Amino acid sequence: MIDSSMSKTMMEKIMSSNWSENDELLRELLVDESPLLMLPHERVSEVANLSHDSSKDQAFNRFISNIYSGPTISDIENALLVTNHSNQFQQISSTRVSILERSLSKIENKYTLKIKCFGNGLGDDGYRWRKYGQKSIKNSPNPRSYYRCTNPRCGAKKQVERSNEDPDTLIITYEGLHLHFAYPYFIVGQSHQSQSHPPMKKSKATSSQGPTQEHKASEVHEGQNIQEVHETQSRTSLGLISSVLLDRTQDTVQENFGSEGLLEDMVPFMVRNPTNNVDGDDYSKFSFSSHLSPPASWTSGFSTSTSCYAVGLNPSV
DNA sequence: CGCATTTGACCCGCGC
DNA sequence: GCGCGGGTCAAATGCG
Repeated sequence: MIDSSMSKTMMEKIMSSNWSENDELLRELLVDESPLLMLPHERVSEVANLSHDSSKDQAFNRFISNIYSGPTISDIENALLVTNHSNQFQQISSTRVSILERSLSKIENKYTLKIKCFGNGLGDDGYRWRKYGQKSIKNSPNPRSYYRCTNPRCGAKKQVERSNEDPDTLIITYEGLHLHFAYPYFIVGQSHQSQSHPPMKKSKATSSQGPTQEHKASEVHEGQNIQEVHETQSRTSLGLISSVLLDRTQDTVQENFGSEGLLEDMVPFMVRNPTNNVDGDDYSKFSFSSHLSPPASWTSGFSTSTSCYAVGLNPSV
């Protein structure tokens, strides 16, 4: 509600404002504690390096339009199928990826990640979330945890629960305007190579580990170094994003097996096991679905699929 | 001490 | 109108 109105407002502002405002808003979107983005060079240059205002506006509007229209199924599929970024990703190639359904709500987009986590595998998408609630689910011994993006400007939320039928399956639903849902437009399977990098990571990676309790088992934890990047970037112009942010992102790529924050990287994050959990018996497989209908499966002993929705990504607005 | 998490209360929509 | 269940709030608690 707040999410949808906020994002809607932002989109309207973006779409109707002039270039400098666009620049500002996009910069905020990109920088303000948002997941690190790996902007393809051509896209960045398309947006940032055009000399004529009209061209800028055109490129920018196309850019923003893509962002706010949300990922298409093919985007999701492509993102999920990216497996060649690094060694860690190679193990992902053995996972099975499937799109269970392909429909997008007119009002809300819903994205669900289902992760088969054997052993103590946890879903870790590399983002920073704050838990704001937990509820026990009817007909299920497993509680559902509610998380919100720590960025106050970001409307993204997610829910994490363990499948009722299969305790090895984590069901993670993403909701809200977040660059989570823009990544397909920022990245095209491009892995930036970088060598050594400053140890800028101040990870809080173990915030909710140790599934000794029932609800703990369904939690994910995230640790990353957004903060410093955020601070570094907060005063940059759009043009600088392409250079500085990309550089920073490259560092993070190395540290976290991917560009961290982009779907195609996030999914492997979700699938990969924590570092203390990398023996051969632990592996994961996952599926991703988007649903049209409200999450009815949540309310009545859901079986296999749940829904996640992206409030505020209403393409029809 | 500051921040994140926990957890019961509260709100709201929906079905009967 | 009422009860139920999902989602959110916020004070209490825990932890680094």
